[in-house]
Amino acid sequence: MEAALKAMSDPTRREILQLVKNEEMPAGAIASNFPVSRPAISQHLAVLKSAGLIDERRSGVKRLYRTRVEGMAELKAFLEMFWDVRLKRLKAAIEANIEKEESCDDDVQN
Amino acid sequence: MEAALKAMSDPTRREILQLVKNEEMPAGAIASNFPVSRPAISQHLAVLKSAGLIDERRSGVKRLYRTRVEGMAELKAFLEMFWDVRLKRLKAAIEANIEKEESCDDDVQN
DNA sequence: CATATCTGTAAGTTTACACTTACGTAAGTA
DNA sequence: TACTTACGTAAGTGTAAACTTACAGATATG
Repeated sequence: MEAALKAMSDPTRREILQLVKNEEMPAGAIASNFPVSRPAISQHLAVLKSAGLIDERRSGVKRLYRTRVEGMAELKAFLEMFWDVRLKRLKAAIEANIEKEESCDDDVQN
Repeated sequence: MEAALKAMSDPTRREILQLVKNEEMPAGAIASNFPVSRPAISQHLAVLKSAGLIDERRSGVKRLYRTRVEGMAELKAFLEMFWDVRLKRLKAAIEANIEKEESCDDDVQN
């Protein structure tokens, strides 16, 4: 996850991920969408690949890249953990309120 | 999202987020959980706060911190976008298969 | 008021990273 | 074989970031 997070923390790399999320694309075509040099994009692709965020496939002299969702799974799970905490708190708060209402029937405020 | 991602890309900061996800905690107590110096943690807390990932509340001489889930919402949405793409592809593949089966009833391979 | 506690801020250092230009390499083509 | 195409890799540079120690500020306490 460390690697995926660091890879995604760069805006150019996030744009690359979005660019090749639907269709695979050769490195040169990817680079033509950005203001930086082609080697810079090549380096970004290497970072994304080693983080498991893209797949590389060779076709003749070209190298085709495509986003790899599985590389984001761990990060997604990490994030969802925090929402779980929130849900549990909400549940506990509701249950506490029910108990309050069972014991005495005042308190209709939000 | 840029700030949230950069903030979360540091392992110490991710641990802080997990540490205070359930309960608020004073800066010193947070720092005592890590091998680095207290000022280092103070700096990490500042990064997390400016990224919107924690809330700060002052109580006397102490400052209490707690994880703020809303700061992760944009990143979560960004990630989910990629799964949406996948679902759409799956849906398209299934529909294409149905059409194929309608026209001719061979091809039962996966 | 003097002092201890809890914490952020300043200054300086080392390491990591994004970028550039120049070069190397493997697959097609005349 | 010589040349072009489509790349990655090496080397060097400037900037950002994470850490340290030293110091400053605000709140409680005697």
